Amino acid sequence: MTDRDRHVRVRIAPSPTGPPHVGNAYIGLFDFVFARHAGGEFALRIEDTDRERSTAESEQAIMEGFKWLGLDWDEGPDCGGPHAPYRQSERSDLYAEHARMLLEKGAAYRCFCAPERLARMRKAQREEGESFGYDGHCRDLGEEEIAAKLAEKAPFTVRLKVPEGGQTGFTDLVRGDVSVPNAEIDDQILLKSDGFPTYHLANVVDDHLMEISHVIRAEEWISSTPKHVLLYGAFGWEAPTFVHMPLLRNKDKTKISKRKNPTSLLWYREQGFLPAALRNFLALMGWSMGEDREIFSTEEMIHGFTWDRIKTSGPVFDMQKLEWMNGEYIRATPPDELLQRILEEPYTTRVDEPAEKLLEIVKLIQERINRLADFDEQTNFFFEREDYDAEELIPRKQDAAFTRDVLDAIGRKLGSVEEWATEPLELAMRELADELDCKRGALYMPLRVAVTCRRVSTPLFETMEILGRDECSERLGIAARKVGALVED
RNA sequence: GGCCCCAUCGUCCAGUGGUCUAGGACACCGGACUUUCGAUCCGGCAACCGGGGUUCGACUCCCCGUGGGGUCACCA
Repeated sequence: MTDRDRHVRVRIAPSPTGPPHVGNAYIGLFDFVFARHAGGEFALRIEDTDRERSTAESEQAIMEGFKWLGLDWDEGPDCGGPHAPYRQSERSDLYAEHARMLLEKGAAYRCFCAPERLARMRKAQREEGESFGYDGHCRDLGEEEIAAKLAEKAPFTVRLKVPEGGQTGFTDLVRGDVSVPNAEIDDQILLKSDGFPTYHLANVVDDHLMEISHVIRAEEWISSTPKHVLLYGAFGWEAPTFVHMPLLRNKDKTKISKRKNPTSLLWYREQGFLPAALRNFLALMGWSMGEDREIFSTEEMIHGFTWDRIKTSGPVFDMQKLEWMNGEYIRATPPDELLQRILEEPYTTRVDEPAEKLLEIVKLIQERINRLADFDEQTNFFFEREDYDAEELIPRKQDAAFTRDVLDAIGRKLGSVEEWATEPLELAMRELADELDCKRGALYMPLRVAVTCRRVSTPLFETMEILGRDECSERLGIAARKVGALVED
């Protein structure tokens, strides 16, 4: 590459028109990793040139989302930097000035066409089956004509004057040479009639002024890159290196969308995906370590990062695999740290419970949840008695009378347990099974349901220890009455 | 439709001309362990889009087709 020695500076440039998008985070991860790998800088630039749709809340959410994911930027609207401001709405003069430069050089021209005319033009093109694009109506207006329009304060846009013939191309770092006939490139609007720039102008101007060395962005931008190349050329600037990452896909292979997939970073946080797990998963969607390793830290990725391990085909975002991976991370987290995370967000409503009790519960639940948000649902019975059907108490191939007797026997046996702890409890129940000459399962199921109110729960005796003697015997009493009522019938 | 990008198991990721009867993971299906679920361990299922080249030899290189995707806004 010609820029081998160039100091690495990358940027993520989200548009604050909605919640932070997972696709943005995906690109941001690669920006972050590459910058760290190369000892360069990573900037966050807010592209709020769409005045209709940009909101301050969205900008805030984007920063929160990125921060949560752990993608720390070195320069941005919140922390400033050598090329501030990092919000495009605050750089309007710059763009207008540069548009003027282009006008003077003859690389751009004023277009006075009204939106209605453009709409009509497009409609006609569609009907004729012609190729689309601006028809060049204002491309060669005379000096006087322009002066007259300007005098009457007619609104206008500034368009890029794309050369008639030839080709425009660039070398994508991971895809190689890409080039397009200039005839295919539209005379793109650079400056809107409201005086704000379009993405194309603002992007090129800022990337140059901010000394961005590598433009890492999604594949959907490939088709407009030639326009950008033309712009760099018109300004007499050296273009940055382009890298187009594959697009994240829905199950049907179309580009990921919120209709078919959760795309908000905030959602992933709410669900309790661990940032490290999500980063690992996202990394795997475009990059691999080799050696068939799928679980790796961002730190490891930074160390081993190379562009030639980037994939160019679009990966389907597989939520099941993400869940599995998140589960792996959850299981690998020390229980006290896990509890900390659960309490921080918080993913539980049980924030006022004693920490020691919560920690014991976390140990039991850790290997059976894949999202932190699953915590409450799976541990509810530790905190409140849940209602359940008396039938649930009855083990397979047994009846209510048997169950009532077993429950009574359990109650009595438990009364003789001196130390209310996992080991002694299990020992006692084993003894009881022998005494009653029944299978352990037939004993444990009624006990489990009586104590946890569920057929599926955390390990029985550990759970009983946490619940405590009093609560257990109360619940046993309730269960006995429930099943007793069945016997009466 | 024009242009552009892409093409290995259902999905994710390896494979960079011979070591491929193609490897790992998720999911799925069995089995083991087990007080339920889960976790864990073991095993199974399952792919090089098609056709031409190049070559002693192609999953790997080239071309064409096919398929999928993106893009054609005063949105990014």
